[in-house]
Amino acid sequence: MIELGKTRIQRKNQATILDAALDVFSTFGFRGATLDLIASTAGLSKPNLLYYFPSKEAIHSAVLAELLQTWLAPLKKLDKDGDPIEEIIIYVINKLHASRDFPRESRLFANEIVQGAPRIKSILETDLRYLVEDKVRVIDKWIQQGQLAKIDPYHLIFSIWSLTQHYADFDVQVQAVTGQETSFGEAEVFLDHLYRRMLAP
Amino acid sequence: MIELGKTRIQRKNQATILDAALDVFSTFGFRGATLDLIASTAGLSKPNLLYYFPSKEAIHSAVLAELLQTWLAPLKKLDKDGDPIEEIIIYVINKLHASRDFPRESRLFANEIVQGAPRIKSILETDLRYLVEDKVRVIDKWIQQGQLAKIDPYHLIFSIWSLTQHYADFDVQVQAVTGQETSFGEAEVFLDHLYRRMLAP
DNA sequence: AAATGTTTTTACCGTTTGGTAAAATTGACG
DNA sequence: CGTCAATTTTACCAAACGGTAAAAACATTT
Repeated sequence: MIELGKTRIQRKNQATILDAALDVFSTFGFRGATLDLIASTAGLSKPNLLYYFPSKEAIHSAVLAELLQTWLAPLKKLDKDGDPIEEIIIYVINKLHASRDFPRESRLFANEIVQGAPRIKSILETDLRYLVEDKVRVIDKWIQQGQLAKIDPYHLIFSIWSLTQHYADFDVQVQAVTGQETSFGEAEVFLDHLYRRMLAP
Repeated sequence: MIELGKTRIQRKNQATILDAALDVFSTFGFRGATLDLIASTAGLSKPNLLYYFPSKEAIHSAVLAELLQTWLAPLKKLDKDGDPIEEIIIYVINKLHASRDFPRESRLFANEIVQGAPRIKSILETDLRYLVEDKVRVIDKWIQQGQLAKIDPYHLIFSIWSLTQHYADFDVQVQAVTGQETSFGEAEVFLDHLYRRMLAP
């Protein structure tokens, strides 16, 4: 999706810029981020940065495009031929690990959605929607076969997004309330209990 | 908390400004919001707006202070002498209704937390933390008395925040994926099932 | 109606911001 | 080495932004 440049310098600088932009956009949001800050984080001058990307919007789009791949991958892996409860638990844990390992991506995504998703709404309404529809059919079939409790598959998926991304997006609140570094181990135990209990037929 | 002015005009205009500011801040975040936009939303000129509040920061603080009362109220009502599961279910439903009835407040809060809570971190580390500690003790007692399943009370509370606020904060995503207006009725059924199943001793 | 206090408008100001022009520098390669 | 293209720097600009000064308009009280 990201068109990497031809030369070695281009490849290196574009990667550096996207990483710096992820840092800055995820911390300050689109409007709060400045080109100067992204440039200095990347160790470049602002005009130099604009030599690689035509505008602030273009950088933001490039970061979002990269992120969306990482972000939607776990759901794609949900296997209709696997064991229903185990498949869902695996999805939950994968998503939790994604929050732990890619918190910047999660926060940037959250920033975008909370502010009305002006730049990715169309992707949500097409790609994401079709993917979810597909998986909802799988879950519905499992329910009809009596392998899962009778729950709304859409809300099940929303609950997984919500519960796992919370540990990345609201990390500062979790830490403020517990007074400790966020324990993903505890979270894993909790979510395992929650979903096994709730999904048992 | 908000010092309302003495005169009728002051009271009216301050209320109008805070409502407009909630609109704008919750949609664009602190940095994305402009005084001009808040002023025009409130039907005032920018200098007129600054006649009532000394700065953009002051407006933001006033809105946040008002919001925090609304936002933390439901948890305070959790009654140690009530039936454990019913008390928690009531809390969940109250919080869900708060998301339905005050989505702007929820989104402004989310905006603030996702970006590291620079302006309310100290409140989270004191007021919110003590309130949660208090309720965690109550829940722990219920667990020890065998009235609830053995779960981590902190993560239980986080899960409630996460699942309920999701319907306000990520509403645009929920609507994009389902293609419909968010159904809080469905959400209520789902969350009722989830928490009864997971909390049963 | 005069006098006083309150509210609103007009006209600004300095800074920050996204972005550009063009020259200077560096790298690739025969 | 010399040449041409790729990269970086310097010096800017116009618009947007938060905020101010001061005068004009309005309300209230006596």
